[in-house]
Parts: sequence; structure tokens; C-alpha cells
Amino acid sequence: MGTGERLVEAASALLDAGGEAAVTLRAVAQAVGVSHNTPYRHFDDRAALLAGVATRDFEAFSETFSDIAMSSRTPIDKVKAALEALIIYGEAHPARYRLLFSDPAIAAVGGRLETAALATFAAFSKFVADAQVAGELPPLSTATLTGLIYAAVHGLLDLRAGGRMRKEKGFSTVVEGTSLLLKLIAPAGKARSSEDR
Amino acid sequence: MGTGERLVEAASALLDAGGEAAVTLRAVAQAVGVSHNTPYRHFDDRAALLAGVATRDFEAFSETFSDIAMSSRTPIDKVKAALEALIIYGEAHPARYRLLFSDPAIAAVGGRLETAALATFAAFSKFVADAQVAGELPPLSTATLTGLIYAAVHGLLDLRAGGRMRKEKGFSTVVEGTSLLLKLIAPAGKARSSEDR
DNA sequence: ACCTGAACACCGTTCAAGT
DNA sequence: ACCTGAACACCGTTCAAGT
Repeated sequence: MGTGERLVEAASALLDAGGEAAVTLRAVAQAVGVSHNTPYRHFDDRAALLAGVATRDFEAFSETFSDIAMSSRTPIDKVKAALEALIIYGEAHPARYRLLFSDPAIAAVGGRLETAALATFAAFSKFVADAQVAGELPPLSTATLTGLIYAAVHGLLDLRAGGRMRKEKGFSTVVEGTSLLLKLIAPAGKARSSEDR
Repeated sequence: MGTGERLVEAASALLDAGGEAAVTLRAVAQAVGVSHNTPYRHFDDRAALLAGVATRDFEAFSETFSDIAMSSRTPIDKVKAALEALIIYGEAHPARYRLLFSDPAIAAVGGRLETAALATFAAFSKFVADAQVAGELPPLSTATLTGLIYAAVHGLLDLRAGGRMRKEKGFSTVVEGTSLLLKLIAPAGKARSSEDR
């Protein structure tokens, strides 16, 4: 593994361990065992290193979503599997989740990162479209419906990551909120997922 | 206006102008015309100053929601008015919105800030409960339903503030997404808001 | 009580120099 | 090509001293 990859790996671990503030270039360099300015041999600046972390994780999502697409699940269960992957990642790695889905600087990077991010979103959009064709989701504009589902789950994850889901009891979990959403928007009288039967 | 209030005012303006990174204690102090460490005479640290900004804005929300509660709107229109106030604030002041509704450090502060935040949430929850009684929202657990609506709108606002709502076209606006959500979850065959008639 | 100037440790970033 | 040590400007925070 080259120094660049090792720096990304170390930054990723520091994000998990101490949040974004813990990812100083000096700490990253020390974790890899190089001098404090060696990162500049591999990345333009701190933002570019964080973008490297985001790109790696987005590409992992693309792979996961490809696997789901090729699986034998029903259309609505593919939607659920994709959301579940997002939720598991978001709950296990809140700082990295925010880097990918909330950080304003990351959204402006472009290049490989943007390609991977768009591929992930397009794959999810395809799951929604297929579930609509199967009559398991309402026949609205696919882009609008995809955006709403995605935003709702993102909101639940972000409120959780931001510590806003503790005091107001009954707020329940991200998984429960997502499940409720899918039930509420399901077309009346249509088939539900296999889990509900 | 005392120095403490002027510091909060200046921090608020810097948040709007340049985001959280622009709010350095030195810049805040300079804006008010005091030395760079005077903020420590009024706040424990930088986090406490930001908490002061958040408290002020939460208290403004509490007032706005009180006004809505006392207005002559129908129950579902009170829900919509509250969400609209949240959306207008979020779109006009993204950095401050994130401070109030996303920042992990702010959630842990307690005291006056927590009181104001809980009052805001409780008022919104009351609007949802009243709309349920009126048959304009489904008869689920009020806390769960409140949480889901709140999370969905928060997700739309956060994706927008994070720059995630531009490329994937069809993502539409926060207002449209919110309006779609309320339509999708409305009880079948029940009355909609006055806007739809 | 409120404010100030100097100082400390830390950080991102740059640069000349080494292999 | 890759790495290093020194340096710069900036930041949060502390402290002794002033009114």
C-alpha cells in the first residue's frame, strides 16, 4: 500500500475515533510514520485528503449497490436493502457519513468523487423506479420520490449523528422511522415487502 | 446592548457571512471593537459563544411557534406554517440552521438552550397532535409521526445546505419535497389543507 | 467588574534543502 | 520522486497586569 493510500486509511480511522476535528494533518502523518508535511506530496491540502476518504467510501457504496442490483430480491426489497446499507454505515461511522452526505466542501470537489457519488445515487434511483413499476411505490416522478425517501432517511441519520434523537422520546430509531415512512407512502391496497407477509 | 449580546450578534453575522470557520474569537472581538480575548469575560469558550447564538435563535422559534399556535389557522395549516418558518430560516441562514439542528457540540450543552430547543419541539408536536385529532394526519404515535416529519424536512434542508441538491435534477425544492410528504402521508379520503381546495 | 498585551501550544501551509 | 526541518501566519486559550 502506497503512502497516499495509507494516509487516507489513517484519516478514515481518525474520523471514526475522534470526529473531523481529530483529523489534523500532523496526526495523520504521525499515524503513518512520516513527517508532518508529507501529506502535501500526495494531496493538495487537507480538504483533498478528506475528499480521498469520501471517494473511497462512495466507491464502496457503488459496489454494495451493484451487489444489491444483481441479487434476487424483489424491487421494494432492493430499496430497503440499499437504505439498510446506508443506515448501517451512518450509524457505525457518523463522522464519515457526514463527510459524504453533509459536508459542503466535499460536494464541490468533482472528479472521481462526484462520479462515484452520482453512481450511488443513480443506482438507488433505479431501485425506486423498479419498485414503482412493480406497483410497490406510488407512480410519482421517480426523481422527486427518490429525493424525498433519500432526504427522510438522511434526516433521521443526521439528527441521530447530531445528538438530536435522545431527549424527545418516541423519536424511535432510524430503522423504525424508515420503515414507517415506507409504509405510509406505500400505494393503498398494494403488496408490501416479503417481511410484512 | 451589553458586550455579551454584541458578541453574540457579531458571531451570528459572521456565521451568515462565512460559515462556521469564519467565526473566530478574534474576528468576533474585532467586529465588536474589543481585544481578542474579551470574549472570555462573557463566555467560557468558543463553544459557549456559539451556544449563545443557538439559544437566541431557538427562543425566536419558540415565539414564532407561539404566534402560530394562537393564530386562527386550521390544525394542518399550523403544521405547515411551522414547517414553513423552519424552511425559510434554514434557507436564509444555512450555517446557523446547522448550528441549531445538526451540530453535535450544541446538542450537549443543556441549560437555557436545551429548554428553548425542547419548547420548540414540543410546540411542533402539539400541532401534529391537533392535526391528528382533526383527522388530517394519520392516527399513529404522535411522537413517532412528529419525528418522521421533522426528520424529512430536516433532511431536505441539510441536503440543500450541504450542496447535495443540485446535480441530481428532479430533486426539486425543499418546499416541494415537504408538500409532497404531507400529501403522501395524509389519510386517504380526508380533507386536505385549505390551499388544496 | 471589565478590559488589555504578552505568551503558549497547536494547526495548515510553504519552502529550501536533502536522498 | 519522495521526504525532511525550519519557518510563517493563524487560532483557542491562559495569565498577569492595568482601570
